[in-house]
Amino acid sequence: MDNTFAPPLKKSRAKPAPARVTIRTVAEDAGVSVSAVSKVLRNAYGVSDGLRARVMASIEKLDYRPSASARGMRGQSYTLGVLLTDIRNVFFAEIMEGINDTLAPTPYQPLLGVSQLRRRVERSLVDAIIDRQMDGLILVAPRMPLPEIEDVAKRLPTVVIGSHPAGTSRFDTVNNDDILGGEAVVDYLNGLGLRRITFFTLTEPDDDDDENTVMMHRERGYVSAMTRLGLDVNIERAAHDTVAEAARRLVASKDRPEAIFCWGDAWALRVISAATDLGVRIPQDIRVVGYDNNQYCELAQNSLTSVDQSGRELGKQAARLLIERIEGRREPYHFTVTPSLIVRNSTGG
Amino acid sequence: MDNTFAPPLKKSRAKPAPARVTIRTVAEDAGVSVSAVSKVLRNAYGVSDGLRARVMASIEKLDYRPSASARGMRGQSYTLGVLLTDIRNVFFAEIMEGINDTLAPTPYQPLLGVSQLRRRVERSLVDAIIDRQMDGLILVAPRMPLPEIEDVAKRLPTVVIGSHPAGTSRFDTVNNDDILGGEAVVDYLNGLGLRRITFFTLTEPDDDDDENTVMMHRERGYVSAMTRLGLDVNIERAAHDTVAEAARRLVASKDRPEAIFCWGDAWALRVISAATDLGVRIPQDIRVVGYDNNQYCELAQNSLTSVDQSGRELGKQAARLLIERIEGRREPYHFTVTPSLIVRNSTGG
DNA sequence: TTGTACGCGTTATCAT
DNA sequence: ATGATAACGCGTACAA
Repeated sequence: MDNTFAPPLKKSRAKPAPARVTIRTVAEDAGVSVSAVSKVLRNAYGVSDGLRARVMASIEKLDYRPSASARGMRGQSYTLGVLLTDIRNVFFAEIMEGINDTLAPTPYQPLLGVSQLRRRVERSLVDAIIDRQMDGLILVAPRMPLPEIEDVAKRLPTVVIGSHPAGTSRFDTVNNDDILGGEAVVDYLNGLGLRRITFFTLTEPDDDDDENTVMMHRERGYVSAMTRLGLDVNIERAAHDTVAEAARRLVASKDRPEAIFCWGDAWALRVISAATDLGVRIPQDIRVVGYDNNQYCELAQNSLTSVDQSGRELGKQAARLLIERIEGRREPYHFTVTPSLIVRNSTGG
Repeated sequence: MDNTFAPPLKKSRAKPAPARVTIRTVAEDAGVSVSAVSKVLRNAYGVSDGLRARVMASIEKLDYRPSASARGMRGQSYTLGVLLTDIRNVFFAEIMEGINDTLAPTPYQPLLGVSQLRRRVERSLVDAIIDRQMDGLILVAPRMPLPEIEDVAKRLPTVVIGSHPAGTSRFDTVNNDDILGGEAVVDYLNGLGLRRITFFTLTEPDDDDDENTVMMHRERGYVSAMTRLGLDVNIERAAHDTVAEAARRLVASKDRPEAIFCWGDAWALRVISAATDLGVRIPQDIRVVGYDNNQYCELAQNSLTSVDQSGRELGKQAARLLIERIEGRREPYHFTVTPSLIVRNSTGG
């Protein structure tokens, strides 16, 4: 549904009218003009030290805070939208921490919207962010088609994390090299003498042959390495709500693969669960590899070999690029980190 | 740092001035007055069907969207702040989903701030939310002292999830009965014939003898049941960044307890990790219990017995209560769900 | 260096 | 039923 428009309020909130402290209150208290206060607030030129001191004192004393709404109307709102598509994915938490790190010493406040993997929600969230005059937007692993992202980027500075849109120039991207990561996993497993390696990934919705997702790039890396090594490509797909069953089937099957390379850690943990449940030993009977190296990989009961990409670093870079864009940069920048394989017991490491 | 005030922009963003569609544009296009459009937007009284239809058509045609900033200046911003203290805690993701569920068919948009367990950040986030004229606030497991929360609640409608402030009346709360949950765990373990049960929880900062946290209530439940059963109380404390070591020490110790009851699932998973690593068998050598019943509990490698409280339900109720408050309710409401123990293999279940 | 006045997009009051 | 208009708090020309 469209949340844009408002129903009437049954009862209007009681307003005790506590005489809000505005820029005017401060000006009067400090005995100066409003514009003087405004200048102090924005570190603009043309304010004497004495004046500045007086104003600051009044601000402190009155506990004045500028209204973001009013600011938003005139120009910047000092708010940045972050669109998280899947808050259950703990890897995204690290990204968020990186964003917070970079933004902490700036006047920009990041605010999150959560779309729960729902395309419709994703779109309406972007609208909500635009409606709120936010100064910029960070998209984390968006499911929106490229043209739509470009539309959005036309309206406000945008940085995308975790998507590989080919040849776009309207926004910045921050990624790890998912193709390289996919290849690295296959090469490593093959180095262990393994040949029957299955890639376990997400089924895309029919209407969505999206080549830009990280899943797809990891898959491409897998396919490319397997092909190069002369091995048979084997890809197993499942939807989000059927991962457990699919993992079980995969592990229990007669011609069980020697190794399962999962598009992400969450899926790998499900595979470990299925194996544990069925009494299939890891790594003796089957090896499991994940991607993202999230916080659960190192728990001994998982001890999951995974591809590390520093989420924190991705978040930091995204925030940095976004601020650059807000401050006027127009040329696109695409930041890439090189992933590294972290070997643990799930592959005998 | 205080992020309230702004530094000057090095370069001002180029403004191609794409002639923004405002309420006025719509009014002109539809051939009516601005107030007419406004009324249509707010479903206010005094609009004929014909006028409404014309206005709606224009809105559609022009793809008009109201400016949240402008709305915020006059009254409601239709934005609700959600303050998450720990985005790594996957249980909170469920709460968020519940909030989204309830809010989806309303015009209110939830936006998250993440404080990463840092008190200072928590406070400045609340300020940021107030500055942005948000209509309401949901605090999830806040670390702020009660008086501060009450201060905040004076400024905007507030609902708190996951905290048990005694005898407060300025805001609503939504919780499960943590004391009951704590007792239930002890009773269950004792019913298994166990007597040496340790509670593994968070060290509070010195200045923070906060009786309101969920940890503390779970602890009280533990203590009360242990005492009632005539068993020795044994509490182990650790800080967030030393959980792994503490868990290891606990599991490796000579007088290892028969069972470890952890304040939350994340800690229980660490205990399982330590046990796995040290070759201590679960549940034969030691039993482990968590709290929250998060999504990782049911993975076979964890198979963690845990206390279930539906995060989704908590989120739904919180959102519902908040809207009621925004619409005028003044009497406080305290919602409580009864937790239930989910028995799994970590206790031999 | 300081002050005045206007506009940003919306809501709400008051006429018509 | 409809429309004119005064706020809301801030930024910014422009005037002093």
